[in-house]
Amino acid sequence: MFERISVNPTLSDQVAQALFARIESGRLKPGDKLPSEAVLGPEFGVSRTVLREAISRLKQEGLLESRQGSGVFVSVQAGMKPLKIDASVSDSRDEVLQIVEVRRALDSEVAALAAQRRSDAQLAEIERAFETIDADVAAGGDGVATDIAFHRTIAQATSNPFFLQTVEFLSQYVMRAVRVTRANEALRVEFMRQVRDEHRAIIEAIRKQDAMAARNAAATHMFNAARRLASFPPEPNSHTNP
Amino acid sequence: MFERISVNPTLSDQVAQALFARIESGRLKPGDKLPSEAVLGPEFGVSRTVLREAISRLKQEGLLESRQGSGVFVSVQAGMKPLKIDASVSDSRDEVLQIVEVRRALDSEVAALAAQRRSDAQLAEIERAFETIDADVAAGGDGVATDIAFHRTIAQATSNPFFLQTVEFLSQYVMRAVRVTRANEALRVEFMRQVRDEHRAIIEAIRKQDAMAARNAAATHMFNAARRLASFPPEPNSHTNP
DNA sequence: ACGGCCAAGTTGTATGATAACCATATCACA
DNA sequence: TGTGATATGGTTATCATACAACTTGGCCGT
Repeated sequence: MFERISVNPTLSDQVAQALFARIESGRLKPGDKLPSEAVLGPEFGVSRTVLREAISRLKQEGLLESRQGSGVFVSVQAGMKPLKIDASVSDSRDEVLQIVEVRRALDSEVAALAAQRRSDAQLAEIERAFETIDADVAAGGDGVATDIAFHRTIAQATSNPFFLQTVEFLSQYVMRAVRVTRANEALRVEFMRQVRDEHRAIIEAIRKQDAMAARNAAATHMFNAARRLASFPPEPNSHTNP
Repeated sequence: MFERISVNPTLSDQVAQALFARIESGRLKPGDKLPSEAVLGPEFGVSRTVLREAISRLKQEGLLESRQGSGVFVSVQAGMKPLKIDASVSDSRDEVLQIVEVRRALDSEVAALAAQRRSDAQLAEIERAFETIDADVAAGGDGVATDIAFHRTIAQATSNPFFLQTVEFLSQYVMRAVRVTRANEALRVEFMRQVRDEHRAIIEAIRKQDAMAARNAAATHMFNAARRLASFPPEPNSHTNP
């Protein structure tokens, strides 16, 4: 059984990587103009098609921007790299637990700030999202999507959009793992009861605008979430069957 | 003075957006095979060149993957969207402060965990990075790069790579703003002295493996960082001159 | 000196052709 | 009948060429 994963690196891939290296190494600085396609093509020994696909990818990444009739330029704000985590972490129990640890740090502060800053309307939204989870679970759903929506309403109450974005980003990788635990019908009911109680504690603290209590409740929630995830046997390396 | 920024959306852009919409809306689910280029081209009314560039971009985003001879498929793990924040936030004082707020949540926990988990070697690395900042500043540098390196060593001591990645990602957007504040030579010396004291408090707590003290020191550091940034006059909307 | 215009260069798009590759159906042979 | 090799059509990857749209800078005429 070989690691026959690395497929054909296409020519476009190679050229894109080469151009990326030129930017990374500083040979091409922000604002610089790339050589024209007519020059770059022969230089790499590829056709214009391949070259343009490579440039297209780097444009998508925000590293390059092209102006018709003028040329292709290295983006002035090149270097603002997006945060991307390999999706395979969802398959590793340990890595998911590490992400939950990050979320614990964030959600604790989020809950505390939400308690301080929430408006009455935001509190009402949080409570509504809380009840939506119940409805979802009562209807036989796993409550994952509604759970995320619940946490989103709390993050929105901080009035800091970056908390929302970061928490939602990290949630992606936990979601699948949580879905697996809740697929176990025997534990699902008991787990959802625990989650419900923990959510209620967070809401109560936010309602009373008790930042300290909200922080503790959120930290406890994440701590228990990790415990619930860890109660499942580890899967050292998955990808057992297609 | 017009907002003559929104340039020509190229055909590739439009097609990519259209395909993206099909995936987002669920019309194309993970694992599905896209219609062949020969079909999709006429459907959008574009040439194969344009279509392939659009697909190339979505491949770069991880939404599609193509297998030569077989077809183009929606990535099984499509939906794992990377976290990207518009670089223009670096120009807005308020948004930078919001990012610092997120970093306060993260760095507090990072410092606490580092205090608990650090090895002696990691402590030594942290102290070395601390001294490197001094050397940088003494040499006339603004200490921004070395400052980030310092915080990186602390994040590494948590043994949780996702703390490191997330903190470094957010640091990007604060870096430029900090550079501006430290460009003010009059305040630079005083600010760097404050920063140095705050860093020393964090190190001391990590050295003593006092998680609570480390958390507080890091939170204070971020709180003061926000104060220092806020001491500069707000720039409601920049982009005044090119 | 100045303003409009043209021409060369560059990116955007279209088209056709060929190579490499995959999946399936077909067929020959045991 | 079963099985394996093979033909075949479909698909993506790459190349080559041509034209359209646009920018830039210089040239020219006034």
